[in-house]
Amino acid sequence: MNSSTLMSVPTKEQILDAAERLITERGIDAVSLRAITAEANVNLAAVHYHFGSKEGLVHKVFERRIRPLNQTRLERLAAAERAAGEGPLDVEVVLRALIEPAIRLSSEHERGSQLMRMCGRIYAEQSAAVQETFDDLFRELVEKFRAAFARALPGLPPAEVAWRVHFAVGAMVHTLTESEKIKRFTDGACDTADTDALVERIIRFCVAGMRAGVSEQSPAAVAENRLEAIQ
Amino acid sequence: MNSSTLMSVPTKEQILDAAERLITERGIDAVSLRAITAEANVNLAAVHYHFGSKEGLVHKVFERRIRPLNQTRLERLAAAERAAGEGPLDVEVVLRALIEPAIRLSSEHERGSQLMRMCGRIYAEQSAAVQETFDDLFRELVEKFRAAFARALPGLPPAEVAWRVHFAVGAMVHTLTESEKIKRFTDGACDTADTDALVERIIRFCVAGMRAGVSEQSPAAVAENRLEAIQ
DNA sequence: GTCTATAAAAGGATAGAC
DNA sequence: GTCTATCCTTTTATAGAC
Repeated sequence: MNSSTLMSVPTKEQILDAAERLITERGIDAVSLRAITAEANVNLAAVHYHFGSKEGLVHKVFERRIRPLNQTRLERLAAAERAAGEGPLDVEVVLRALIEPAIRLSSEHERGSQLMRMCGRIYAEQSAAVQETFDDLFRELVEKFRAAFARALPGLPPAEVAWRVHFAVGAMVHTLTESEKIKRFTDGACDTADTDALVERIIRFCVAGMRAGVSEQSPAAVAENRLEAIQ
Repeated sequence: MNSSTLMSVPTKEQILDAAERLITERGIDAVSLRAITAEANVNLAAVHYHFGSKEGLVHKVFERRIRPLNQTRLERLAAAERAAGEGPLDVEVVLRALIEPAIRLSSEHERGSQLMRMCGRIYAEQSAAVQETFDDLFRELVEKFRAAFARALPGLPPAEVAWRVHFAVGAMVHTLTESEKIKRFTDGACDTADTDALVERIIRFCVAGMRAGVSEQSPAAVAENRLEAIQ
């Protein structure tokens, strides 16, 4: 109940938007509060009034995007588990619940691929403050998905499942953060613009990796996964 | 031909060692030259004498480790191509040439897992200076391996191959940089100490991902890849 | 809630003696 | 090659007027 009912955008949001934009482009340490407040057209002191410190601001920047994203993931996982009932849980469905919201959110969001890089960045940042934010935002997600993958791959030892999830997350994070690299190195032949195709590509890769050596694929699934599906 | 013949370790090496250690732990921006020279027990001005600037130092820190690493990778790839002659090139062999030296180097190197994280870090850093260093060190590697993978997977469109390499590199980089996360989240059940097992795990995952939907696996290879190989 | 002004610290870099 | 001393810039953070 503030006085901004008729204002365009509240200062707090302007700061968050500017910080998100700059941190996404340059990283946390490389962006000063002066750069953020200049970009947001607000006063330097406003940051400390609204967020207490740079650390507090950074925490909110990540939290604002990642909490709803992980909420979506958990809801999709819960829906998949309800649908499966007591029966088997499909690896691909679990993988999609984890990966698809992150990649797809970028094409729905107005700032495009920026958000994709944001979500990946927090995984790569190393400062103690960001680590705490990370643990806070991801612990529940990691535990529930690890359990789901273990259920979907009963033929594998739990440690092997955890490692494979680690590899799949690596593929996803790398895609979220470093996709301008693949564009550059392939002279534009690979682009992230076609979100649908990208989602199918990464899911296909990770499903195969998760199932490696596990003979539970039905012959139908194997056939469906063949070359005609690749463009 | 300097005067350090009888000295323990030349100043230049001490600075590089200290910088590598600290940058690995905290990242480039978070580490000051004062912290580096204190760790190395040398004078602050020595950095500018030997490397010109912080940027010059950082470049050398990465170059010192990554150039020989990539040299090893290219030699293994060349050997594989010689062995293949005019015949088909095996995806797994190419993948091993790319991934195994990076992961294995860590257990041979005295500072253990630090180097692993170093090699991955440069891929995630975003400053313009590091980007140039990256392009300088990786362009040849990327091009030769992409061509080799395309040859090993003739059934796939080149863009699809490039994407899959991107995903595999993501799994590798993530393993090099973030493996303390999996240790933490699994309460130690997953550890990076067993290098042999880790290499086999990640290779198995990536081979399956690279080959997804490609029916070129010989039945023997499929059988060999089954569950009995997983511990 | 927003602003100015300023504190207080830390950073990279360099000059010049030895 | 190495050291001390110092310059200059930038940074986060805060006090206090409005």
